[in-house]
Amino acid sequence: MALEDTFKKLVSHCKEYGYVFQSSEIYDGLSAVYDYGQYGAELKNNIKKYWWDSTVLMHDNVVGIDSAIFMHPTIWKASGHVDAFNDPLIDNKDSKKRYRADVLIEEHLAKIEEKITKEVDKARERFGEAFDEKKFRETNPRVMANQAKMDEVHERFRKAMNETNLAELKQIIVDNEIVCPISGTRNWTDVRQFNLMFSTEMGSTADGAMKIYLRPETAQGIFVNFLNVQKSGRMKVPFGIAQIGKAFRNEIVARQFIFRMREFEQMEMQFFVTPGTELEWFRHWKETRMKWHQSLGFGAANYRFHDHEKLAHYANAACDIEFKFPFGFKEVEGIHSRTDFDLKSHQQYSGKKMQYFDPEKNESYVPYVIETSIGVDRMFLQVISASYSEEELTREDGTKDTRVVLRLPACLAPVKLAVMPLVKKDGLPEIADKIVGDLKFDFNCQYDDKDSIGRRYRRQDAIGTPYCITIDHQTLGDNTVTIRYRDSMEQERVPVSSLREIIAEKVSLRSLLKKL
RNA sequence: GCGGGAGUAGCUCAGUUGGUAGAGCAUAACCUUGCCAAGGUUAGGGUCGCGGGUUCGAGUCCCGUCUCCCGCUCCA
Repeated sequence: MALEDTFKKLVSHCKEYGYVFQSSEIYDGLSAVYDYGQYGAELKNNIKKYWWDSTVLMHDNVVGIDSAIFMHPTIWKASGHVDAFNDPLIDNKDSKKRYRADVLIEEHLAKIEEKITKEVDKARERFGEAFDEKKFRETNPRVMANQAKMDEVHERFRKAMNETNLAELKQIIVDNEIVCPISGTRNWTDVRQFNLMFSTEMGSTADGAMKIYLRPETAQGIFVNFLNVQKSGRMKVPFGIAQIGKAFRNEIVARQFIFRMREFEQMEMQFFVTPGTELEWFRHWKETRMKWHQSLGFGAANYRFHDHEKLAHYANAACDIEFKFPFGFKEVEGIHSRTDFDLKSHQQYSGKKMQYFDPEKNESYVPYVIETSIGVDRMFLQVISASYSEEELTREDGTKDTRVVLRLPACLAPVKLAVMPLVKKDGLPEIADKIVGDLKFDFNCQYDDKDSIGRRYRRQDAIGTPYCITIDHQTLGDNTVTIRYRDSMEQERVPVSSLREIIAEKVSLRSLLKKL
């Protein structure tokens, strides 16, 4: 079956069985926003708990916080988001290609500069040792003309960018006859601004409202609390601060179901280290994080590292952990060596020292940071797409049969067990009721007595319930029930009294955490 | 945002040259009664994405709009 078909079926399955719904569906939906349903919410919570426990509980030197979505607007200037997330974009109507207007102009400027350099180089070759570059630049008419043009365009460009004057940016492109590299034409649309940060206003307008942004990443909430946590928690470098929370990005295109959403959730850790040791720690966290993913048992072949060659302005090393989704290998988690960029920048903008006094070195410094940042929703998609399977079975009479089963790791499954009487009489439902009443304090349980037992098993398979407890007539005599396993479909008979202990052992995170 | 495709019941889909909205599965109730879907009887559920137009009459034709899918583009 084609992978795209599998993906379509998966999306349908998520809707049909209460995992993921499109937001505001009865009003035609809202682009790239999704809601988690009754099972989706459970699965998502379980994923978050696994991450939190493995990150915070399992590491003495990592603590967790929960910072607000609203933050002081200057934070986004310090982080670089105000500049980097405000791209003026322009389309060429002939080639249908989209460009950043500022990049087009910068490239044009670079071309003029190249002309000048060529002219200068030629002259240098001609005059040899005696060549006076400064004088040449100041006297050669072609160089002077180009230089003047470049200065003029540069000045206009700088001004337009400062004022975010989009019409002027377009005019610069028109005046300089900048063409599309693909089509070679000058058939441009207007320049439009795509601000990737959502904004809102805080305070009433009468008092002079402040424009604030919905955070586009959770990391800054950790950086601005670096000193608070370090001091109040008596933390010693190296140490980490973890956080799970929502972030918002006004993506130009948001696609592929919950893979890229406008409102999404991140699980992040910023690990603060001594300058100079960051690349060592970068490698350490790369391995640790990969191990975490692979602990779920979806197969090592479905993961790979993707090292970044082009680095972001704050990083000196970066890599992604990619998972093989039905639509190809895509990023699930990013591990970045962010240097001291963020803390230093906040130090500069806030005027507060963001430094750590190292008692061993007897000196203060701005720590370097290794970031591990994973998308909860992408993790959810990883888990559910790795778990979804359509199996072909052969019945006893030799005919074919298929079943859809979510092979979720038991510790992540939304419903841990279903309890069902084999028949709806002879006191079996009452026993089942009693078992549910007892186990529901420990596990998410379901009771079901509708339809044949086989059909009930299939229903549980479809939502990924790992264990089904069946009460039959033998139970009346010896107080034993059967556990039916989702993956093998095999059954085992156990005493009712041992159920809690057996299930607890199977659905605990403990065994996964121990592997890390 | 551009180009292409699509939107009919919870899900998957049919619906002819415009003439009273359908199937399978799913759901609910009752009966049968059981260890791996598809036994019997019955029921609920759709103003055909939304808005407008043409027409005696629109799921079907035209325009607009929203949403989804694929490609381009972007992606800290």
